[in-house]
Amino acid sequence: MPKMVRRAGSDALTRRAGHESAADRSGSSRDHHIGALFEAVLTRGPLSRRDAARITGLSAASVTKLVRPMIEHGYLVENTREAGVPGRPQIPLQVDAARHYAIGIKLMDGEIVGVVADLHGEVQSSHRMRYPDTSPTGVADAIEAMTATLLERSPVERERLLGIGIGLGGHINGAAGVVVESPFMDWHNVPLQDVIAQRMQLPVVIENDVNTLALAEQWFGAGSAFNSFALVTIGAGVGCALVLDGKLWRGVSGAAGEFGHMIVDSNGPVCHCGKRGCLEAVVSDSAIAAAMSHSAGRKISKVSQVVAEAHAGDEDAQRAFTQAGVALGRAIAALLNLLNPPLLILSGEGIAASDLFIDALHAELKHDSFSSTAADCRVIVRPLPDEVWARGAAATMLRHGVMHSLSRLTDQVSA
Amino acid sequence: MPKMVRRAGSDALTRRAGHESAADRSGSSRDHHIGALFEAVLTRGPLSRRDAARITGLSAASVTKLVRPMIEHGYLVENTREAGVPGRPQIPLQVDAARHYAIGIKLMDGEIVGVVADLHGEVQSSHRMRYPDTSPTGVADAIEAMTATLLERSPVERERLLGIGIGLGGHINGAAGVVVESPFMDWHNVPLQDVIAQRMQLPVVIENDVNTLALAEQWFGAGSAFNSFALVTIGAGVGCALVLDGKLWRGVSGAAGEFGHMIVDSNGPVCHCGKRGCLEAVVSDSAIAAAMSHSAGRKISKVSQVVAEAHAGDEDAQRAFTQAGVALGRAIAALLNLLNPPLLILSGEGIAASDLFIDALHAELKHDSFSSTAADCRVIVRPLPDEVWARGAAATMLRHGVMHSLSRLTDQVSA
DNA sequence: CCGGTTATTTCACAACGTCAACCAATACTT
DNA sequence: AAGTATTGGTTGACGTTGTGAAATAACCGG
Repeated sequence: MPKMVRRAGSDALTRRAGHESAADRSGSSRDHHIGALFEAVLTRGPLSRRDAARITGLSAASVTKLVRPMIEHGYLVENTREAGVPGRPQIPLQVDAARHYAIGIKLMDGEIVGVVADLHGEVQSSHRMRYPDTSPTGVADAIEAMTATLLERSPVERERLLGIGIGLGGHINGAAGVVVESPFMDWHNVPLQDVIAQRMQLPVVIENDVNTLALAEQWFGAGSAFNSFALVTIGAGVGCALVLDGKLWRGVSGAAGEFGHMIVDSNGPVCHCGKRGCLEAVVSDSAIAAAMSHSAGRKISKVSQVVAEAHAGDEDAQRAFTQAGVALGRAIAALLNLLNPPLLILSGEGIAASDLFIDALHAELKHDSFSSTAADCRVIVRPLPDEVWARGAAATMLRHGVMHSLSRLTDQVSA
Repeated sequence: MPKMVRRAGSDALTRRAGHESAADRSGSSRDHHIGALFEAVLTRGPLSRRDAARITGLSAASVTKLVRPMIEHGYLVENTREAGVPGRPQIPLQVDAARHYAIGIKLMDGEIVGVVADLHGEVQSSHRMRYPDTSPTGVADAIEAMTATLLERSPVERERLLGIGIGLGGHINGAAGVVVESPFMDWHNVPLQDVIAQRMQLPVVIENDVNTLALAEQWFGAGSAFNSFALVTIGAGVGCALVLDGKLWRGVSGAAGEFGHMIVDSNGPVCHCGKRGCLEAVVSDSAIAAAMSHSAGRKISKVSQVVAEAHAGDEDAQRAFTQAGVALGRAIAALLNLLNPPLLILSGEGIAASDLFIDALHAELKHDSFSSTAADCRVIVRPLPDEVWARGAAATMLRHGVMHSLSRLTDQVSA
């Protein structure tokens, strides 16, 4: 009997937990290089083949070979060459922005914002609408109407439409296409990706809204110059996304980036999550309004009013923001100390009033940071126009779709 | 004039900040495969070629080809085959543990611990000594003496000695070999790696001590089954290391993993760093002793005494530990919420008394965690025998050395 | 038009992993 | 004892992919 034991585990060889072993790495190294090349041309402006080679580390010969099919398939276009120095002039390569579009949708409580964006992240049209029914089918209805309106306003051939990207708050498992937990919608394990894809007959990707912002930032924003960065958003809530080593970090179950419920003040106000002194309970819009209501002794319900009074010189209002800045600085210091990223992007609706708390934030950040973590991290404040959330969702779809179709490129095309 | 502008940036093409572009990726994909193969055989016990192929995702043919030079150079050995089922029996492959050794040294305030470890992480000999002079040359003297003693007690041919790994607390830039900040030693930007390498005429790697533990855990411990994990140590201080996607995460400047000074209680005790309510000011050995001193109203200077009294039923002592458990749970919840890792390893000297606080820790962890982050994370408590720190340092050197020499393997050897 | 200079392309080649066929070593069957 | 089934390991031709060196292209300045 013991004889039979020996090979017991042989057929149950499990891959490392959470690891895509080399076997399921569908793309060979070529796909990786094509992707890198595309990203280089996209994010670093028009680029000659030679410069693209320098950036990606490939040889010039390889770049020539890889670029050919990308041009034939219309992903890249050659710009007109422009001389001016001795030697053969470079041929600037550019991404053909009009080649692919995606719809991006930001899902909120009773409202959705949608955009059509091209491959440069430029918004072609945008629309905003309310919807009554927050059930999955209600959302599907809304998305269908939204899509129709968007495509009407900015006609895009179906062929050029890569799909729909959807961003929403909560715990989203983007890889599985499932909304694991959505507090606003009160959803649990809703396979939203399939629901919408079936209805719209288009590719769909879903992702946590802050993650979509991070992906957009990586392709079209400040993140393109850095390999890793953290993104923190402030507004109705507090969000965080991490790009580590060029990849969006999702964690085992896609829940990474939860930042708003870090406890920053153990006897602070009670948070809606039930705990006391969460970051979100101190710095969110409603928290700031509540803080001022409390100290000023009168009811104030909107942040905008606090902002106005702070700018007008009201000390209670200013203090409300300062306290929020300190709390935020403390939490961000914890983040920087833990991960030591080279870049932090501050965004979200709440950042519009950054002048009221950024000094307090920086002071606290400096005070709480260990060694050089704060000094080594560049901090960028990025105002967030309203539709940018939706653009982020579009970017997510664009990346997914383009990378997918690029990897299916062959060069035996010129027939 | 505008004509000249065009190529301005061409020669100053900078690679992405903090990014090793494909160009300086010295190893081709083959090196990567060899490394993966070696790791698979090392961490997953004796393995047949076929099973190794399944784990790494390579074809059986490739494994045969890659394994050959590894055997010829003595990195792997074939075990005696053992039958029992129909079919040709597997030939178990094993890492030849006796092929390579490394010295590992854990540097503390006035004391160093050193070990000799083989490729399986088995400690061959260990030694502990005090040293008076904490200047770099003083440390070099101590390391020289330590090395002599260790090699005397466990004779290892110079050929088989890969080098010396050194672990110490503080902000260490392992890639550069520089101690950026060491509070205990009061060092700033000391190029310790070079200093010791010159003196000992051996390869030397230095790394933050918690990071060395993480690397050891990844090769020889629980981390081998996971692709990502967090390691938290408790003892004289609180440390943290992160392995993300198979790689030790160091951050831009090597300072990542600072965890002890996260503020968990804004009106907690003052920390030695000057802030109030740092995690370390609540859960470190001295903090626990201080907490009990305070509540019991008598001077207690050693944790061991608090442990004894807690076990004897003293409520003050028990409360001191419970409070520490809550604080730790809160901080770890922040960590899990942010990164959502599949595994957390709790270690450090302080973990010996884990029975006194682990329940409080888990309760707080569950309470503070968002969505499924705590449920999705396996928590392992790992007692830390004293020399394990030094073993970690040895592991760091082993990994570095072996991976380096493996990548230089060719298969045209059988001459 | 002639070098001089730099960008791009061509092409033979080398490195590497894989497929499919083949060989090896065992258990089981008759 | 010989044959069959079964599984592991090896071999060699082959396709893919990236590269170096040489060739070619496209501009300058004279």
